[in-house]
Amino acid sequence: MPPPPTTPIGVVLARTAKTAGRAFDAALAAEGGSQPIWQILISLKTKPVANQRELADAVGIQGATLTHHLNGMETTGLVTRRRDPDNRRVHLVELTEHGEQLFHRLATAAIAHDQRMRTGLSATEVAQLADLLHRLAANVTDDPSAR
Amino acid sequence: MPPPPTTPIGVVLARTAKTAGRAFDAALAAEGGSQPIWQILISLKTKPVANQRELADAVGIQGATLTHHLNGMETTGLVTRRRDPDNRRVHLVELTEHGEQLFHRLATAAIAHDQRMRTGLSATEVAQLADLLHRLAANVTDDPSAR
DNA sequence: TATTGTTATACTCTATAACTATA
DNA sequence: TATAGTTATAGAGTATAACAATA
Repeated sequence: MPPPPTTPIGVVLARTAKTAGRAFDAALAAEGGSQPIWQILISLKTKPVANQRELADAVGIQGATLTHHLNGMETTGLVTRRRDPDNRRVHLVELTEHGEQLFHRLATAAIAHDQRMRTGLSATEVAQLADLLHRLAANVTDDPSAR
Repeated sequence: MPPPPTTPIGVVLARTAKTAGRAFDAALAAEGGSQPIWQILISLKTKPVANQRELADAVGIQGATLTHHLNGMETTGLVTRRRDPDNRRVHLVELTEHGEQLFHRLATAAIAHDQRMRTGLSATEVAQLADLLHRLAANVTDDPSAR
């Protein structure tokens, strides 16, 4: 069984994601954020979520994991949680002013990071890359909606 | 500041890597492995490393983190460590027969995972994807050799 | 003094299971 | 009973700082 002639695409993907992810971590940390916090903020800002379950799904983590992050975010004043009067089982999560500010700082950092990563790539190439990544993800996902 | 019209490539990359990484984790775990163990095994098999420092660099982790993994791998009989007689500061890491066997099982799983991910992609597209990912990584790396 | 590696400790992210509150 | 969320606990991976052994 000879080794494959080229590096497996999974290895290239994992390596790139590790490198890019660490650079992104550093950029977010410099603003006082992290990847899960960024994902939660962006979900709260861009998608209407009815409850924490939906928010957890949007971020791709378990409910208890989301609670863990929200606890920290509430402690640091990024979000508030209050009961939905219409269904007191539901906790409505809302961004505070501080949360809004962090969102904007992280968005700026994320845009800068993205531009840095795209350096030397044409718009066509970026679109190709996104398409290829989508198809890759689809191949390893059972649920076609989880993308 | 309007939101970007398309999903930032960093988000697509992170999402794909998370999805693909979890699927890969599951495939490796089914054989009794993990991503760091796989990276260490593949480094030991394919690259000559003079010492643990080089091995840690090849895997992309700190020396103490490598020690942590090697401790576990030695406990489970995957590797042995012995002093280099020529320089007794250096610990020579070697695969045991059990380590060799795990390497082959994980290699088989990794190849199957890669084929699954590549489903529907031509060889040309995979090569394009690898090239684009390389360029992306290069853009967020200070050290051009860290690729 | 410098290098190699280990130990001690701790942090982040994640998860499962058991629990509370509400419906 | 079912649903929404929390708490308790744990495990994996990673890191830094302090240390021991060797050169």
